Amino acid sequence: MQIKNLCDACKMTKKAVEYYAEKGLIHPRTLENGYRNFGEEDLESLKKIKVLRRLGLSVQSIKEVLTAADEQRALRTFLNIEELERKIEGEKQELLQELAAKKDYEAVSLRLDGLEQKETILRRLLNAFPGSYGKYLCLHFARYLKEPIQNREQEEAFQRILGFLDAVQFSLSPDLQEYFEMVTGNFDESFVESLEKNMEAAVDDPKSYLESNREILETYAQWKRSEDFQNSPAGRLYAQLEKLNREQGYDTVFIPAMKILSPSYRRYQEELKKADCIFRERYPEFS
Amino acid sequence: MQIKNLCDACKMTKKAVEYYAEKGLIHPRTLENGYRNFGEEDLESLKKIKVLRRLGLSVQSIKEVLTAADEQRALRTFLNIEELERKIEGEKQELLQELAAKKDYEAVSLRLDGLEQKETILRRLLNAFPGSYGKYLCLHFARYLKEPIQNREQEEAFQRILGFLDAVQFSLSPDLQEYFEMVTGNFDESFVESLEKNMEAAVDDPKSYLESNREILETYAQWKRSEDFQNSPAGRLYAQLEKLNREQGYDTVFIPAMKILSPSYRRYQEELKKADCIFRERYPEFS
DNA sequence: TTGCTCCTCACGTCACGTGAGGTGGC
DNA sequence: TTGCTCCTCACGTCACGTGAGGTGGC
Repeated sequence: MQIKNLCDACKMTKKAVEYYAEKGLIHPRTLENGYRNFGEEDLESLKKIKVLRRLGLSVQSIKEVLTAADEQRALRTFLNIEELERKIEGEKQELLQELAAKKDYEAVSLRLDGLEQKETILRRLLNAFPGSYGKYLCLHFARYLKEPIQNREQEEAFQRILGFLDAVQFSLSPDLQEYFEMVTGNFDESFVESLEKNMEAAVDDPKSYLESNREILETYAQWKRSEDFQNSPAGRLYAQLEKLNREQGYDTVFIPAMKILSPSYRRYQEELKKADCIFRERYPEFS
Repeated sequence: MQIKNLCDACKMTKKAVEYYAEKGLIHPRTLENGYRNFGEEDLESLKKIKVLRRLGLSVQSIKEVLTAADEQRALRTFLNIEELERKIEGEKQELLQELAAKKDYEAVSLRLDGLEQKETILRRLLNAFPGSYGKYLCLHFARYLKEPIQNREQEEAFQRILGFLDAVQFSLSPDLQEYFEMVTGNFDESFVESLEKNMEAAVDDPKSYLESNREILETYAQWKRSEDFQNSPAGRLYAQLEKLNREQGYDTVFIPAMKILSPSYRRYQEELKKADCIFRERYPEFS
């Protein structure tokens, strides 16, 4: 197929097609006379490219989607990034509204500092932990990232966080990766919200949480003790995640820096620790 | 003030400052040695520019805000545009979600057609009718702009709509303009929603609407008949808007084309007309 | 003279649009 | 030969970043 026919078929300009070819999204053969010859697979690619471009993905992102082993998963990864961007834009819009109402540029500027700091961290989180796990981490940490940096110590903690996130190599064995995606794949926002609420309740008042959820916790504890668990995908995933946390500095760099950067996160961690002690007293096998 | 001091004071790079000077957002004097001399007013401008850029406004938009007679109003205008963009992006994100779930590129492509058509019309609506009136019109018409174009007739109607919106000169006398902004300035989304709901109820079942709102309608009708109304800003505004509608083709071009483009809008207009007849029977002075 | 600041080009980015100038195919 | 299609530059967009190369001020 020559370029004109192709352009008619996918409703694109020659220049756009040439651009995608140059960037390696499609692969026409070149004939002896210099003419390009496009195949059916190029047409199919272009149809997808057009939809994805109209949905706002960059050409580079589209290339990654098209060449990904699992197209769906790649799409979800970019979906997560776009979702984050949209949320940030929503907050920016609120600030613009405030500005239009009160004209206080300085107050808005301070809030923008906090917002941009949050954005950089969450963006790198998504980058470091692609897929649904990153999304979960974003939703978890977002609430503790509203305060702008106030002093040098926080600034340094912020830099350590970025350094950590740029360096992490989050890799699971392929089978566990698939299992992990399956489990976290249907995490939507409201579900994570309810998880967090649940966790909050447990942390706030661990004793009564233990009481009211005794049965389910007993069952879970029993399962975790069992050999079945150790050999199950869940058990192996748990072990690998713990290992990653220890080896890559999640526990030794990221969390301590977060506690310095965000006072509210420090409070949360302290409560968590207290709750954890009470919890371990009852279920020592969780340690 | 020389450029280095200025950059330190507003935390920008030299290049950014030079760019804004080139685009005419700030106005340094040039000394004999070729050095630029910046004043306090340039610093103030740059602080605003920085906040507005971080909030996502283009340099051109910022220039318009800074040179506008009424800064707040200019800000609100751009706020409306950004709100529209965000809503569209939200819908695009839903489509991306659908794509990630079902991978049906063709279905998504069709829905994108409808979405993009809606976007072009609403964008030009905001352009043609800046400020809160445009926002109201957007919220009003958005619901009737979901269906993609199916035939040549609709395509032509679509083009007539764009032609109309690009050509309208929406101008009120300055005092009425101010009055209009005051009245519509606090139109937020939920308020317009309730207006639309109210209107829908009236159109759906005009008789019982007339019954249950008799008192308020009587008072309103009485006021509209009075000389007070003719001379009030409200009365003069009403007259000017009607004149604009007649003279600029709102009634003769835009509305008829909308009825062709959107079947749901045609149905709405038909219901409206029926309701209007019943209404006029009771209150002939409204004609 | 040295080190610092200032200036004006000029090129790169991203995803193409819009020609210009030249060639192949029928 | 004519009209159509194809090709490859090259420049423009937007909001700057990143030098390069040259000059002013102290």
